Amino acid sequence: MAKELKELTKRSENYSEWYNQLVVKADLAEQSDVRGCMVIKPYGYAIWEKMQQTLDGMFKETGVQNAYFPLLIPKSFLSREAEHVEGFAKECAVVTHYRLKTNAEGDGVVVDPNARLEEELIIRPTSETIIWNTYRNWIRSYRDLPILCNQWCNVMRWEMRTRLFLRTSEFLWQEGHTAHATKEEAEDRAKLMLKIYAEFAEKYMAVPVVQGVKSETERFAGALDTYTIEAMMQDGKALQSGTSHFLGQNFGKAFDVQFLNKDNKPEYAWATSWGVSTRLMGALIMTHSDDNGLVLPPALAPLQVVIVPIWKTGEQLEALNAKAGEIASNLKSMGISVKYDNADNKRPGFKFADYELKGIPVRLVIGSRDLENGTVEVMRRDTLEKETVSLDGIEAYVKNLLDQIQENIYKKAVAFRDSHIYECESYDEFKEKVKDGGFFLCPWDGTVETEAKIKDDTQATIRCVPFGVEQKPGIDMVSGKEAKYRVLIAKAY
RNA sequence: CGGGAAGUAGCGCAGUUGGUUAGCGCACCUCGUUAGGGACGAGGAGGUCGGGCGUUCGAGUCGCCUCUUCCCGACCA
Repeated sequence: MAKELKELTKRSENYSEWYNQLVVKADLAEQSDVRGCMVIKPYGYAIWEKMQQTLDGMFKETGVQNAYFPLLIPKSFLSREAEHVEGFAKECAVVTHYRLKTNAEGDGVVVDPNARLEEELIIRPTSETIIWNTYRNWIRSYRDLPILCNQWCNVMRWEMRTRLFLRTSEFLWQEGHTAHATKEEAEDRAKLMLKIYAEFAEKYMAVPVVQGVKSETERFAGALDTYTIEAMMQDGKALQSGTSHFLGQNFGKAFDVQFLNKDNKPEYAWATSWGVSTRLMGALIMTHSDDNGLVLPPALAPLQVVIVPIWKTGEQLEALNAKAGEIASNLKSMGISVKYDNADNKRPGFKFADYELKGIPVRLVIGSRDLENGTVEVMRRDTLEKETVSLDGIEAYVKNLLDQIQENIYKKAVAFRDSHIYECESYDEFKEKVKDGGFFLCPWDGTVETEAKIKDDTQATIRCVPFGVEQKPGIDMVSGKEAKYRVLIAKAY
C-alpha cells in the first residue's frame, strides 16, 4: 500500500505530472506559499551547489572574477536602453514604499502612505543596467579593460505561469557582465562563454546540447546577438539551458561608458552578458530521470555511493559496520562521496527505493552472507543492474563504475536526442510530426512573418540557427522563398 | 488578463435531500514482532471544514461577497 502512494506517475502517461512529482518526492524543491516562488530543499540545493562550484571554476580559468551588485535598481535605469525596458517592463516587481505602520482600523500593518519613494525601485530581473551604471565609474582608459565580472544572485521576473525550476518568479542564477575595448574581443567572449556552458552541460551534466544563435525575435532584449544552448527533454521539447549575449555598444551608450583608446580617441565600451539559472536543474532532471526517480550524473551527485548493510543480530551489524566503514573511508580518500546508512528505523527495501528516487549513482548492499563470501552487491542507478562482486578491489571497481555511468547516461541522452532530430522541408509533414516533439532542421527564409506563422500554427519556435550544421541551400517550407538559414525548430519550455 | 476546476489533519481524498461528537488512506508518535526490494499488529496524537456576511431551531453542506491555488491559453530563461 505504501508503495503505491510513493510511486511516481509514469513518464509516458503524463510528463508534466511526472516531473512535478519527481521534484517534490525526490526532495529537491517545493512550491512556496509565496506566489510563483519556490523553496529549494537541502538536497536540491546540494546539487545546485555542485553545479555552482564547477561552473565557477570554469569561469575563473578564463579570468572571470566574482562581484556583487544591488538587488534594487532605480526605475529610470531600466528605461535607458529602449529594447531592454520593453523586454522586461511587463514582468518587474516594483518597490514603492519604505515603511509600514500599524493599522489604525484593525489588526496587522498597512503601508504607510507617507513613506512613498520619490523614485520607485525595481527588483532586478537582470542586472545589465545597474552594472553598466557602475562600470561608468570604473572605466577611463583602454587599460582598464577588459572587465570580467560575474555575480551569483537571485533575480525576480513576475511570470504569469510558473513551474518548479523551469520558470519561477524568483530564481537563482549567475550573470556575467563583461566590458571590452573592441568589438572582436566582446564577440569572442560571448562565444567563449557559450562554449563553456556547452562543455559544462555535456561533460558534467551529461546533457547534450545544440549550440547556435537566436533569431532576431528570440534575442535577449538589448542584444545584437544571442547565443544559446538548447537541450532536448525526454518528451521531445527543447529547453533553453543557457544564453550568452553580444550586446554591442548598446549599454555603453545608454550609460555613457566611454574610454580613451590607444589613439586617445573616446569610444564606447563593448559589452557581453551571459547566464545560466536553476533552470539547469530542470534540464538535469528531465534529461536522465526515469519512472523510479532521479538519475544523477556522478559528476554532480552530492552523494555518489550509498552503502546499505543487512543484518539480523547486533554482532552481525558490528562486523558489517567494521567492513563497510573501511570501504567508505577508502572511497572517501579517493575523492568519492559515500554514505553508510545503517539506520535501524528504516528497512532495507525502503532505503533501496528511497536512494533510487534520489538518484544516487551507485548502491552497495552488504549482508552477513556477503561477509562470509567476501562479496558485495553493486547496483548502478542508470540501468538498475545488480552484480555481486568481490570485496577485493571494490574501491577501484566503484570508481570505474562511476565513470562508466557518467559516460553511459550521456551516450543514452545523445542517442535519444539524435533519434528525434528530423530534417524536414515540407510544411505539412512538419506540422504533423512536430506534435510529437523533437528537433526539426528546416530551411528558413529569415523573415519574421514566417517565424510567426510557424508559431501560430504549431506552437513551435525557431530555437536557433545551429552551429556546425551544413547550411545547404533550400526553399523555405512556409513562404516558398529561398532559404537563408537552416534552423532548429521545436516546441520549447 | 480570458476560459475551466478546486479549497475539509502534514499529504491525498470522502462527507447523501442541511441533522448529534466531521471520517478514510498515507505520513507521524509509543510498544512489540521483523529486516536481501517501499514490513506487520496493537495503541495514540493531530481539524476554528480558506475568510467574511447572510438564510435557518440547526451550515462542511444553501445564498452572496472575497481570498488563494491548480489546469488550458496569451507572455517568458
